[in-house]
Formats: sequence, structure tokens, C-alpha cells
Amino acid sequence: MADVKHFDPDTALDLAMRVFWRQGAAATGIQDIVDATGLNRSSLYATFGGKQQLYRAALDRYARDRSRTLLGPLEEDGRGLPAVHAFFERLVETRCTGEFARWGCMVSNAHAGGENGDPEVRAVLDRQHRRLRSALHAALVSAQRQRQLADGADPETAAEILALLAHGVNLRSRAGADAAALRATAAAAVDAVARPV
Amino acid sequence: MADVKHFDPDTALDLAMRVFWRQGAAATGIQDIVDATGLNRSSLYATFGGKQQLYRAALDRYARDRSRTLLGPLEEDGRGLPAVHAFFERLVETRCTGEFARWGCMVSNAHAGGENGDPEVRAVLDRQHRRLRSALHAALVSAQRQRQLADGADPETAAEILALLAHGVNLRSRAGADAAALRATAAAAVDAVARPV
DNA sequence: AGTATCTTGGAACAACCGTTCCAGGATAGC
DNA sequence: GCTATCCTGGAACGGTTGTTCCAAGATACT
Repeated sequence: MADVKHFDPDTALDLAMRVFWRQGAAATGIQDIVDATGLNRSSLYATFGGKQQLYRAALDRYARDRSRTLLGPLEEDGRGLPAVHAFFERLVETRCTGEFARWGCMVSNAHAGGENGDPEVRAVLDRQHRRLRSALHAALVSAQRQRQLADGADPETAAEILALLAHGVNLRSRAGADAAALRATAAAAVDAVARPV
Repeated sequence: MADVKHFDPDTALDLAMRVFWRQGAAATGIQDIVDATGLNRSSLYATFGGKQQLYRAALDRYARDRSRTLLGPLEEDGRGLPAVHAFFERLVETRCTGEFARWGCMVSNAHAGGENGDPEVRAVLDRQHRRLRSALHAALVSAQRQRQLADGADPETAAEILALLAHGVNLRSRAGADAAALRATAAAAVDAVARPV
């Protein structure tokens, strides 16, 4: 009965996540994880099971973190259109600072990379996309109820457009994009879909 | 004076491109290229120089092909807004058929993957994005000149929004997306940005 | 203190990575 | 038919991949 680890699995997962985030799953070796966490191979395998399972755990952790800080407020904000605007401002703000500016969004990266070959990874990706889409949809329906949308506007279509746009914003290579310009673009897009033909 | 290759470098590059497209650069081994092309390692290295240079050549070839069939018509179509609509219909159409449906767009994949660490790769990506953006911009300016846009519409912003949207459409993991729904979404987006506040 | 149980460090594994090398085959000019 | 030149096949390179194994260390209970 000496099942006390010499490290904190939670911090280790956090460090591992950062490596996968920066390099992608394919380009990351176990050695990189060992170097980053300071853990031993044995401990890694005993705790997380292997590279692929560790990547899954890291991606899941990232997705939940990101959902909490980005989607949570949108889901709880009942103001309608202003809530959507606030969401995109948060998105662009975080997108252009710190690790996001350098590495893009780990979920969006996984969407485009070979990582999505794994069904379990794909499940996380789908979950995240559905949650984004439905949060936007709910906010837009709320906006419609508060008469903030032009007559004939379709919350369904608008949510889909904005969800795709959010993915475009998240692309890694557009890291150098001007934050102010991106903010203006996103705001204009929200206004555009709110006042359709 | 026996500098006659026993194979066609062009077909070989095409086959290699398909492998890189499907698997990404990091997940593709030289062996995969050997299997796909039927060539020998020696011939590969003598002709293309190495893995990274081969990937660059493949990406460049893909980008040019795709530009020709997708962006070319947009650049030559002077109808304005209908040209933009036609572009997105072409985009969604190809996006939902054949290899594109299975593997996404090689350029968009590279945007999100570790591939864009290479400056030369990034150059190809930037070139492609600029061309997309400026083709959309030109078409929207033309639309404005033909009074197809609402007063106060900004072709600059609209082009940026639509370029981001195009990237979102191209994401690999959204492969199973319903073509008709995607078409409708894209069309609605074009109409939305054409008739702003 | 003794023992059982888990964790840790580090070596070792086979398989594969991108790349290089060289002998032998194929071709073109003489 | 000979020779010079390039191309091809395949072995081989050192390094790295993800994973496994085991002895040694650390802890908690009796």
C-alpha cells in the first residue's frame, strides 16, 4: 500500500498538453513529453497508458478548459446579440495573445491534422463543434426573441456561418493577424448575419 | 549521356502529393512514398532531393492546381456578386466530393498542422491566402461598381469575412457535412455580407 | 522492524525514420 | 561493340520511434 505518486498527474497532464498543443500529435515524441514533464517513461505509461491515450486526455482537457472560459459565458449570457459580440471579442482577444497567438487553437489544429483519424479524438472534436454551434444558436434565438434581429433572419443558418467563421479565426498560421482588424471583421460578420435580406 | 529516367517525374509527384495530402507531412514516411509511386529511394532523392523538398513541391503543385480550377474562374468572372456565389458553389461542390470529402483541403490542413513551421511552406500558404482574398475583393469591388451591394458595404471587410469562411468550409474533419446545407450556408453568408447595416 | 505493494529510474527492445552509398543495369554517342 | 554517363535496385547507415521490462527505491500497514 504505497500507491503514492511522486508527482501530480494533473500538472503533468497540463505540461504534456502544452507540448501536444505546440507541436501536434504526430510531431511530438515521448521523449518531448519526458523532457517537458520531468517524469520517467515508466511513470508516464503507468499513469496515462501510452502516447495516443495521453494525447486524447490532453485534448479533452484543453477542450474543457477552453469551453469553460469561452463558451460558458456565452451560454449564460442572456443578452442576445450583445452576447454574441462579446463572445467574438473574447475569441479574438485570446486568439491574439500568449500561446494561442503562437500555436493557434489545439482543437482547430486537430480538426485539420492527422489526429482526427482516431475516432475518440473525432468524438471530442464533434462534441466541441456541437457545443459551439448550439451556444451560438441559443444566443441568436434569444436575440430574435428580443427583436434584435431583422425580420426573416434565420438563427440556424446564422449560427452555422458564425461557427465556421470562428474556426477560420482559429487557424494557426494566421497567428500574426492584426488583432484590431480581426476584431472588426468578426464584429462586422455578426452584424451582417443579424440583418439579412 | 543516358540521362533518361525510367519514370515520369510528373506522375510521381502527383502520386506523392496524394499521400502527403491524405496523411500530412509528419505522418508520412519515405516508405509510404516509395510504396505509392513504385519508385526507388535513390530515384526519389536524385529527382526531388529529400522529404521536405518533396513535400514543398507537392504542396505547391496542389496549390496551383486548386487555384487554377477554383480561383481562376473567379478572377476572370466579371459579373460581381454572382461570381462570388458561383465560387462558393464550386468550393462546396468540390469540398463534398472525392478526395476533398475524405481528406479536406491540403492547404487548409497545412495551415493548421506542424507543416507551417517551414518558412517556404508558409510562403506558399501566404501566397494562396492573398490570392483568395484579393480575388474575392476584386469581385466585390466589381459588384459594388455594378450597384449589387447595399450602400455602405465595405468590400475589404466582406472579402476578409468570406476568406475566413472559405477556410472554415475546408476543414478536414467536417468531411461528412451535408453538401446542400453547406451550400445554403455559404450562399446566405455571401448575401449577408453584401447587404450590411 | 518487517513485509507487502506500488512507483521509479534506466536499460533494452524491435521497428522505423530520413538519408547515403555503391555495385550493376540501361542507354547514347562513337 | 565499346565506352562514358546516367539511372536503378537494394543494402546499410546512425538515430529515433513507442513500448516493455526489471531491479532498486519508497511508502503504508501490521
